[in-house]
Amino acid sequence: MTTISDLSGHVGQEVELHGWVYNRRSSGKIQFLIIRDGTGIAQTVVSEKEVGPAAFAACDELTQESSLVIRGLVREDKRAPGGYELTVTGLEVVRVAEDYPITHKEHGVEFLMDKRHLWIRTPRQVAILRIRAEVIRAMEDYLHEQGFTRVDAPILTPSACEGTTTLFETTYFETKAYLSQSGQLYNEATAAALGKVYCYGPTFRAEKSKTRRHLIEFWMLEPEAAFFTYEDNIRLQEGMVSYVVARVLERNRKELEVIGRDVTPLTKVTAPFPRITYDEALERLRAAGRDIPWGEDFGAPDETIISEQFDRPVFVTHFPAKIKAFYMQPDPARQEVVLAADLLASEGYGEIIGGSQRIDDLDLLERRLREERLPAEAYQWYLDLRRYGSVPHSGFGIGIERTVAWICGLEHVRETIPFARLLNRLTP
RNA sequence: UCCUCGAUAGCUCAAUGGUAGAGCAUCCGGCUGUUAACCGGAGGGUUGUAGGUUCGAGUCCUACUCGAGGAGCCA
Repeated sequence: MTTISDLSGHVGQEVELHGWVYNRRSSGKIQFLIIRDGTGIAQTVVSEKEVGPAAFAACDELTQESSLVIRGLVREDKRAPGGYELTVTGLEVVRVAEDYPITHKEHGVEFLMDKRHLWIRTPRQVAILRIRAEVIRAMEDYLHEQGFTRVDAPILTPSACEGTTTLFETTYFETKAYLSQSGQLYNEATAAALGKVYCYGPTFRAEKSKTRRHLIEFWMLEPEAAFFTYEDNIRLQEGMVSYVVARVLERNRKELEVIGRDVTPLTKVTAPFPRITYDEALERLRAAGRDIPWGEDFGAPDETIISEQFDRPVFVTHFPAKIKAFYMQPDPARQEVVLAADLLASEGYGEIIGGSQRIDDLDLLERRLREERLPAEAYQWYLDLRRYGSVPHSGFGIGIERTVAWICGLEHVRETIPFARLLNRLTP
């Protein structure tokens, strides 16, 4: 069995493809079956004198998405989409498909999302999911090269990690449990055990967010390293993001082309990335006509304004402590801001990374917990990490779907995950 | 939760308050190089739901349901 992606290496040879009918064009005594097999799309040419009347008639019954095994001679032909085609010598129909709902015309988003289990068969969706897979692999490869070990965090947790966002509640025998919204606190424990770690898994936020950047269930990769400073952390982030973009440019040219992504902005994504402080960001926003008082977080439109001023991702650093998580380390030179940085993707895509150095002092951490009115009992194990050999450490979380949407140049994150969980959408 | 927009054939969309239609898909027929093939024909509708205005409502009004985009929150 040969794959369509390998056809160019089999010119002049007889091959067998296993796949589905993507489209069929008939001209009476000659038929063009467009086959897809997950690796690509190829045109095949069926003529009655070549395959015999029975097979030719069977071909006539083929509907869109019917499955089949097809054999033929590979030829180079510029009339064929893709440049190669198959002169069919024989075929076996596996199953004739029922009337397929997704045609080769336009469809609305609601309909396509209802048929997501079928929509993912289309070349564009296949390309996006392949890039998603490469993005994840590239991230892991980069981290392994840097000496990181994957140590996953639990999904079922006894309480909130940060106490802010809404959690999904579930039952855990006689008690309650919550779906994880971040593996970070656990990462801090495993970083103290293994040094450099990261976790990768799904994250759940029960928020009524309804924008192109939000999913209820999304995937996040979270590195954390002991003896890692704020500066080390930023270096790791820009190193990883630029590596990932380079890998996709290197290995997924075909997919980027299918999506219709203009790759020139991506070629500019090289480290180091520019950095601006929160204060500088406010100045830039003021110049753009948005007056935000110091101490207030900026919103999505503000992120867009800032990221559009740079040709590569930009770090916004030194946020006011009160708008950030309790565990973030205050800047020794300026206690009211924290050693944290958000990475805003270019082309107006907004935040893809949030990271910081973590508080390593027990007293300070306890005070911050009280200030945020978080239940101390739930954090005793976390405080232990400061009792037993506490060290400076840092980490960050990168949202996979937002990163993929940015790299692919997509309007909405719902296309970057096989089955999106959105507000009002749990199926398919 | 709030703001804006929308819902008509399986799908994408038309239809001045006056007979609900087209393209695609499906079915039937034609065509030996098609490129979202093309040509001819056929079937396909409780116009999201419930009220109201009117001689008459897909169209106007009210409520609700569902969806899309955005805000807040965040990755």
